[in-house]
Amino acid sequence: MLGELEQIVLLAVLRVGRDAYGVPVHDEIQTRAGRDLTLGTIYKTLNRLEEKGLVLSHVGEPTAERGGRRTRCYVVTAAGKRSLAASLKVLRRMAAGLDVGLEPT
Amino acid sequence: MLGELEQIVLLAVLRVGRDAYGVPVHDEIQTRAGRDLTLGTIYKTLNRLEEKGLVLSHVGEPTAERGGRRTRCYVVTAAGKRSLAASLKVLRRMAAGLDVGLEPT
DNA sequence: CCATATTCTAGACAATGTCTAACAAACATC
DNA sequence: GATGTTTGTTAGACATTGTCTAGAATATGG
Repeated sequence: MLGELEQIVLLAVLRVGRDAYGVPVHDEIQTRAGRDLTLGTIYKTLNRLEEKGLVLSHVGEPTAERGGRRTRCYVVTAAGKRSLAASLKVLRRMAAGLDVGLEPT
Repeated sequence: MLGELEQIVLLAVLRVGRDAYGVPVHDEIQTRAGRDLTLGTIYKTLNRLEEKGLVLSHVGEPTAERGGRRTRCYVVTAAGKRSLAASLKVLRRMAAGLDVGLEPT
């Protein structure tokens, strides 16, 4: 089963799309989910997701920024999408009909 | 932050409504979420949720069944509902626009 | 080359997920 | 009214996930 953070990270990788490496994923989570995590937390989670075959990584080009090492970019695998969909489906089914978490804001 | 199972258990308690003790909660999760957990897992999670003030329990009447000890019935507190709503909102926001399965039915 | 900025890795520890085994209390019955 | 059977709960152990800090690697600019 996917943990809560794993779900969020998978979603963030999907949202970022191309060049989804640590920093953009971290920023997406910070902005969208309002969750203040360290980069280390993101990397650890991405590593674990990769071990489980739910994402795949490849080394990318260095950013054109000031400095820094090569980026490691992630893509969600088919298995990752299936796993994520399954988790979200369970929540949707469990929440269906209850007026919890369905209110906008 | 709520773990994945914690969210599911909270939702199950809400679904069951009156007399939400271990067994019905377990059954609801089994049926609705298709997840095969032991009763021990449910109880442990309920205990932890109570320690965090997200559910409240009271000892209920014994079932009129064959035998059995008194039931401990759970209710989701206001804090529990808030916490749950917050978690689900994050997921909804993260999933919004992606074709991955948390969009309203 | 050396300093510095950026990204990634590793190791530690806390919280959550999960099971098995054991304990407790009601009922039926004899 | 002792006792065994049934149903429900608790406790303890271990695996997985969540999270941080500290440090290593690799670019670029002077």
